[in-house]
Amino acid sequence: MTEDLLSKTFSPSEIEPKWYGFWLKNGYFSGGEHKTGREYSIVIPPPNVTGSLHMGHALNNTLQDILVRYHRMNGFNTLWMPGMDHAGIATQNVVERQLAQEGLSRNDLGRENFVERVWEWKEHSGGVIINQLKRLGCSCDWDRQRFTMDKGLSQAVREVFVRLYEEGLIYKGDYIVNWCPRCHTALSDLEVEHHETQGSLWHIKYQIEDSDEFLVVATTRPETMLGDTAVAVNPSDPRYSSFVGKQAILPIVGRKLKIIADPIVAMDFGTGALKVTPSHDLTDFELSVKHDLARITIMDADAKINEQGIHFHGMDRYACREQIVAELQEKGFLEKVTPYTVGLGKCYRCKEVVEPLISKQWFVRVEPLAKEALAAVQQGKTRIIPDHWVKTYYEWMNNIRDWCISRQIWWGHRIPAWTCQECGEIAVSSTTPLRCPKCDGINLKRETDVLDTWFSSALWPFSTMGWPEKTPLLETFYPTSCLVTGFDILFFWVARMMMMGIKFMGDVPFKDVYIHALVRDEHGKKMSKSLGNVIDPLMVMDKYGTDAFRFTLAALAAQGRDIRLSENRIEGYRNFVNKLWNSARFTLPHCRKINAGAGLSDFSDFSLPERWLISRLNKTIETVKNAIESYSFNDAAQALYEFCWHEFCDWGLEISKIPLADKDPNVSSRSAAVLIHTLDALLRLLHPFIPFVTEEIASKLTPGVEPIIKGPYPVPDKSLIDERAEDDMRFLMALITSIRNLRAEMNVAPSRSLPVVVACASTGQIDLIRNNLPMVLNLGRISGIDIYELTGGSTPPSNSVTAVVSGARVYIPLSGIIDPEAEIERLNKELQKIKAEYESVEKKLRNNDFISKAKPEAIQKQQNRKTELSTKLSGLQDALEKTLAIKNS
RNA sequence: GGGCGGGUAGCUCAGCGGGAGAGCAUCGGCCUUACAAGCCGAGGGUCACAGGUUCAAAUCCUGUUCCGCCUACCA
Repeated sequence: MTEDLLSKTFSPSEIEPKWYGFWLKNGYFSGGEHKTGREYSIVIPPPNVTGSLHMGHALNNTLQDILVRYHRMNGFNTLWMPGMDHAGIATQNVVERQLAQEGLSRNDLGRENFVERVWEWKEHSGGVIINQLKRLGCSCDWDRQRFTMDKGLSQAVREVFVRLYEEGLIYKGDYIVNWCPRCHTALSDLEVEHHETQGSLWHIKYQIEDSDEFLVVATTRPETMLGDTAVAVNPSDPRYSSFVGKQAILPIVGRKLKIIADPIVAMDFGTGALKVTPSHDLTDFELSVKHDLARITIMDADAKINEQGIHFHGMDRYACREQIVAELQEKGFLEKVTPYTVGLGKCYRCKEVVEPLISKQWFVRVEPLAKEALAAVQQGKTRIIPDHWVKTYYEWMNNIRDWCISRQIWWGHRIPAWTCQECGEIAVSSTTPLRCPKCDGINLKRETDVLDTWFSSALWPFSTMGWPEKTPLLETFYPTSCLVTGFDILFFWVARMMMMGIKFMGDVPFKDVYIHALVRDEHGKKMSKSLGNVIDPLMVMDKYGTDAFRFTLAALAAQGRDIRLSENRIEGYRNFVNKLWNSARFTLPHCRKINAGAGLSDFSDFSLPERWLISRLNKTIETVKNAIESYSFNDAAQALYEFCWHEFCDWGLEISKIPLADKDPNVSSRSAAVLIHTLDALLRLLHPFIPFVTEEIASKLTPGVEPIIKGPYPVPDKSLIDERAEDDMRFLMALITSIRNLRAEMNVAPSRSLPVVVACASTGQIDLIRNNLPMVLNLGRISGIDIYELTGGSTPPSNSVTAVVSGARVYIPLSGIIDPEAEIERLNKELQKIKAEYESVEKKLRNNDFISKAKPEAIQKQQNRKTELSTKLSGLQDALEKTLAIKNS
């Protein structure tokens, strides 16, 4: 056989690149462009061009690859569309940092040169993650790889923008937005992270005009008082009702502020009086709309106080706060300061504290789009799995706010809008307009803002397939079958793809959305409980192999739970891969026993263990199929682990050693055929999870046959499920286990072969043992077995240890070896356990309510248990009495 | 403030109405010619707490408590 399979341990690094290259070269990853009626497609959640593989990616893409390989093997025309997004802010930050090292800013370069520079960066350093995904074994259709800044995708972005604008679903307006003073751009609500921070609540006295009375307001941001234009109280607050309509005087500044009443003001918070700063607070902005209040902006784009800020002009917002508090104090306007925890909004990219600021921005009016996206899920056009996310999705869709899509950066899709310098008309067009559509002027100035990266990501499921062209690819693969993603981008991405897909394709972008857990790690977040250390997927793959890593992720991917990855676990699955490898080392040499291509159907009269193994295999196939199709990756992995190790290897292979050595070629080749059939099926079942090692083994097992990546995937055959064989094997296995158990308990070395006596409860048991004698002898490591029927009147051997299995009594004569004292103790312990169990069953069956109300199957089960336990009990009792007699003799 | 998820063996986690499970760790015995990354055995849990529903609850309901996450205009 093949020499390279002789190595005792599996070496992943030698075969992984070989097979990946082979698959790639032969084009197995590409989807066909003509519809077959059995299509399966997935679009990858595009990683950032700046990104590198972390555990989240590894999990996400492993699961996708499992689905894709599974369906491909099942004969589906399969497409896994890969690509990256341009990550506007993140990428710009990376390149700006580079420039800073050269002592340059982006403004030194100018827009065009800067963008050029970003492209250069992208070509040389961007997208390292793509090779890492290949390393992970991802079977993406790489020839179709897309990038959100591609020509085609950019065209799609323009087209969508123009159409939404023409329908009035995109508008430009002055509005308060989240402004990052460091990135110098607006952020959408979703891009702001809230962190609890210790702050203070300053109570400031605002004097009522023409009186000695004061209205005390409480604020966490005293510096914003420079922009106050009103004070608000709750209309039903008796403390302040007399003030409503009057004027308050803004301390230090001296401006007169209208005192208004609005129910939004919480009476029980702070003093119940709210200072209103429309230009620097979202709620206040909304109040200003409602009550027609003036808006005074007091900060610039750097969050420094502007010329509206009297003598604070030019100060940083925090310096200003200190100064203003000091001045209030000094002048007697500060009533008190109390400690207070505030939820500070920070930029998700750079963690700078976000400043609410009024500016001209572009927005998508999402409500009409959201309605459709909501309905699609309600109507079941798209399923969200696990379904508890449905509620979250509804919640968000129902409370959705307009989406700020303009960003004041240079890297991204520049908004296709031009303002006429003559008449002020705004022209929005997918092609560059030469003249103003209104006044025909030629002096048009293009919008400088670019679009939120998520705007282009929202189009991903169809823009990657060639939209707005009507391509065969779209025709074949849209809507996609499934989207696999983490819940952290449910709103950012999934919801928006739903809206855009329905709007522009007239159909949902995916039939299923599978939302997986998060792997704890990343920004120092605890991953292992003890240390806050991050496990690098690449390190894991180097150390344990890609297959072991993938299998670990799949095995841990239980629905609705976060994954906490431990290296121990990976090591365990590395051992599993090795176990599989070694089972192949055992099986392979037997290939030559059977004719090439011989299958199970070429044999008949299978032995009991053979029928058992095939039956178990088919049940496993069924389990795995159901598990994968319901996204229960962990169940599939577990079933495969269990079958492979504890049934195929522990029993199947061990038992086969006897028939394989049989002189009768019929017997040995039949046994070999069963093993090879099982191993082949197992490799195919496992291939989506551990593609490399399975392909390697399969190539040796059935050389010349098509690589297993092409399938077929095993299908369960109900006719091969043999319950009788499983029952019979269960008895024999229990018998063997009990023999092993007895000898271990008695500390008998495995090398010492012993005789055994079995008193069977039925002739059926006798036959079973007789017919499978070599197996029992071999696996039980016994020299001989004396079998008779329990009711036959034979006396059991004296001086023996005893166990009871399905009514059969197993004796191992150990004269001179056993210590009656120890055996009595052992039997007593066992008796205790069984007795307790028996009593609980007995109690249940004595309960009339149980008998009358429980399901018949449940009652039957308990009755079976009772008889089982009672025979075991009496067997043990007998043994105990005998041993006691020996002791006393 | 609202919502969601979780507290099961020493550790990491499955199970989610009818006999408490896995991997790792621990203990004992084995170089049994595929595998010591292995083989054969063993020990270990009032399933967070308190009530309730049910013939039956780790599993369903209610409350308490402790963690984690998401969300929100209480300044």
